[in-house]
Amino acid sequence: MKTIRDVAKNAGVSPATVSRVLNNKGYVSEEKKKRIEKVIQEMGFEPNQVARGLAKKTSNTLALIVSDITNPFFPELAKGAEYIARSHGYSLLLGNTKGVDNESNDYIKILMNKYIDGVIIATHDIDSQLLEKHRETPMVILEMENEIENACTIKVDNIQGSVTATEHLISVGCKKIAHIYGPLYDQTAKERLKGYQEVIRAHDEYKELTVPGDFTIDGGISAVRELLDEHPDIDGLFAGNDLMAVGVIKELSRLKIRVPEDIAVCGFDGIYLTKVFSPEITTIEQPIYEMGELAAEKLIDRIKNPHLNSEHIELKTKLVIRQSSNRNKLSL
Amino acid sequence: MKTIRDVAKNAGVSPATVSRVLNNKGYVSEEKKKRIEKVIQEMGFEPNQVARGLAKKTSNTLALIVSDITNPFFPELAKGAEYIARSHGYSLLLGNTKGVDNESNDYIKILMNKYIDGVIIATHDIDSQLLEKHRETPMVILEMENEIENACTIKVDNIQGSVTATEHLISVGCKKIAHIYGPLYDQTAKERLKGYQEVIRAHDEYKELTVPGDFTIDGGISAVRELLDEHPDIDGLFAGNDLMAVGVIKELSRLKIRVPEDIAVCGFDGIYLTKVFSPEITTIEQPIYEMGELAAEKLIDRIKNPHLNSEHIELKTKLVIRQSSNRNKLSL
DNA sequence: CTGAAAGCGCTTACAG
DNA sequence: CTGAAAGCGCTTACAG
Repeated sequence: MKTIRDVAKNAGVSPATVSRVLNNKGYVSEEKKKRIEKVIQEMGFEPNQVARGLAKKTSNTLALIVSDITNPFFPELAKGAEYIARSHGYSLLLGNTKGVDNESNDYIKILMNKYIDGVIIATHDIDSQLLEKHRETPMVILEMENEIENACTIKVDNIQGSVTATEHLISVGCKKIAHIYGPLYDQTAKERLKGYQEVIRAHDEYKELTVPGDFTIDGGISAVRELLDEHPDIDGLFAGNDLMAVGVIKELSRLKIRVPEDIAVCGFDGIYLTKVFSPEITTIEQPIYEMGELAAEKLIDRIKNPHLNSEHIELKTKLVIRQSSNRNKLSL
Repeated sequence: MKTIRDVAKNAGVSPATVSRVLNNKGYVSEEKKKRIEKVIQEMGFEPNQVARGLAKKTSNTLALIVSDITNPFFPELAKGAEYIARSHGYSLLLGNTKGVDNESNDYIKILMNKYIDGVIIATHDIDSQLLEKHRETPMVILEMENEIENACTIKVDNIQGSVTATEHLISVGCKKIAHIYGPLYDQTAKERLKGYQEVIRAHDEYKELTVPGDFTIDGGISAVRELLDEHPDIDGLFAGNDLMAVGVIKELSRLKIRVPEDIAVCGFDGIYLTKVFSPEITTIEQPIYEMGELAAEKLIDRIKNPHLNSEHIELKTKLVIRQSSNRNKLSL
């Protein structure tokens, strides 16, 4: 490996001067600057990031902590974040918290010892005390309004999205609309439930029909069974997330209940699967890839300017109508 | 941050001695060792990985280069690799090559400058000259038999898998079996095509019916259209990968062609989607998660012992029969 | 504008 | 068995 000394020697200057042009910092005469840049070019010199890291307490790497990269929501997020990170000269470290025996506690410690410059947290199973403890680390937190100081929070307007979903089912002619909500310790689940309730309560002719789910496909399957036991006559179903919507539709198809003719279904999230599934699934789309990009951008802002205040960003969702609720030809 | 000096001071020894117990290397008297360990405990000292990295030319991090983490094959792989990496004290860096303007060239350079200890390559769009150039770096390469010296290669027996798939369709009563193959610069695509051909050629009553695809869902859709134009009477379809199988089934359902009654379909890969899709898709399952684990294990072996020879590992596939080919009740 | 020197926090021959 | 010293490759006051 070539070092900054080699460059200095070849250019007839000191390492300090080379460092100055590398970092574009401090004064260097135009002439030497040109010369040094030329030598760097010729030698194909690349500064050693580890040495630089040690000197600057920096690593030029970001971490993305997700609960489970296997959940289709996260790859898209990761892709957006990795893209931006790389464009700015950062690398992206990936961490899965799910199924980790050692507490995720260790996780952040590891990151600290590596001088990770900042972390994007996209999992709910993280101890907020822990986050509190690492308040000096630049962070952006996804889908979780948190009271962490100094952090940036990015989420979607779940209530609005869920209002839109419910109203959509009404507009499509559904008379008995049920909702499968996610685990209530999850803030998004709570908000989505709330949006559904708001709409239903605003309409006298509709009744609240809710049943709990766990945000998984299997959870969707059991929830819809439970629902049909009690209310075999529902004709609209708003699932708290897309994964459950998939489970719902699978189970309905097994039961020979037609979607959307007998029951119209709408999910939430806008994961890839909804586009791909058959029937294609109506959903409230979050800008997942963009959230990944935005998270990385905001994180990098915070790294460059550590004194930024807390910031809470709320993004818009978008109703995407697909086959699973497309009853246009049926509604009166 | 506490440093090794602080520990040394508190334990009344030199930093060198602390380092020896930290690395479990060189002689340290039992008594001092105990004492030092106690102090480390009490102080909650954790060695700074960057400083260690600089001294040892090591980073305790692995990189996983995929073409597109959004392709459902990769998250599963990544999860397995990350799990093993972490268990051994390594972190996992993620890189997507797809849609990268700067050549993936840069990618490896970056890794080198960070003292990345080893890399798992799970993409085909990587320059083999480039790999050649970095022959000193421990590498494991997935799904691509490569002539890189010193590397470990992990793949699946595609030919055998594809023989199994084709024979399965025969056993289920199909008389006209077509195959959609992937892009032939991709070794897996070539091998899978070959397996299909072997079986068909061994049976006089069957005819080879193939059409090219591109390993994407949309590719599956167009391929099946093309196929049906020319051969409307096919009753079995082996898609070169699961993503194309999904496209095929979507399109067939749109055309009101029943799966498996009219056409039985089998994919290849065993991605999560096949279990989730409706109808569930018969596939030749690769042990994806395990391949991720194995890749990380082998890589770590190579890091610890840089003089290991090339190694080519071939894993078995498994036929998983699901609804899309389940004609048991129909076959004579 | 530029260089010598000290420092980032650890590791590792080397001498004892 | 142990410590002082040099080194990993860069950065950054400091003095000039």
